[in-house]
Amino acid sequence: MVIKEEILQSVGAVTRRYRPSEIIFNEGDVPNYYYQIVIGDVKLNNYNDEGKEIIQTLLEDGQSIGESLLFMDKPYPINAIALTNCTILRLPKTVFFDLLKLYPEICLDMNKLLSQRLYFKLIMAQNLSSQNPTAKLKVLMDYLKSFQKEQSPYSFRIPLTRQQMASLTGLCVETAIRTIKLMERNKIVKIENRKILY
DNA sequence: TCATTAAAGTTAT
DNA sequence: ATAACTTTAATGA
Repeated sequence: MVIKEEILQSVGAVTRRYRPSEIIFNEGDVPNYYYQIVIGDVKLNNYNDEGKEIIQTLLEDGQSIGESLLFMDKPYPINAIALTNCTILRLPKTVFFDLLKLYPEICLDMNKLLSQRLYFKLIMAQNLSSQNPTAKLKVLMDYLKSFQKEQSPYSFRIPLTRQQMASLTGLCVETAIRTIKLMERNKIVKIENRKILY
């Protein structure tokens, strides 16, 4: 969790609920709030030239949404959409900055978070250009698995649909599916009733 | 080699 | 029931 919920609530953060596929903010909106997920999954996406969805990031419980834009004077370059039922805390930008000034620790945590976002982007950028599908999917899965305690083979059930994996790596679903099958044959992953174990 | 299209089966809501 | 996801196959860049 980025900022303790009690702190957010004590300075007036408002709890909002979202249904699956409900929009939290849109590309082009002006960032006026700090958002933090209490419960639920959120995706940040946009759409390329003609229609294909590109998922930029998937976020879950405790993470903040689009926080990097609060530090700049630019509209959001992405949409934020709830994937599940979400409970989200929302705090006006000005109060968010007051918090940063008041608590050095929150400031530090925010730096850590931004660094982590940047790291993910660096890894994925390298991934998007060049590389074969197997390598792309492997980089994604390695990243996801890196947060797990258990590191033994096939211990990690990928919490994404093939659709989402494709949208994160710039592949089409069919290629993602074929590649995952290939990886199964090569003992890189196991598949148990459609779930990918890595 | 991978994307695209189409068609059909499966799962989730 | 309907939408979303998964899978296979054919075709084209």
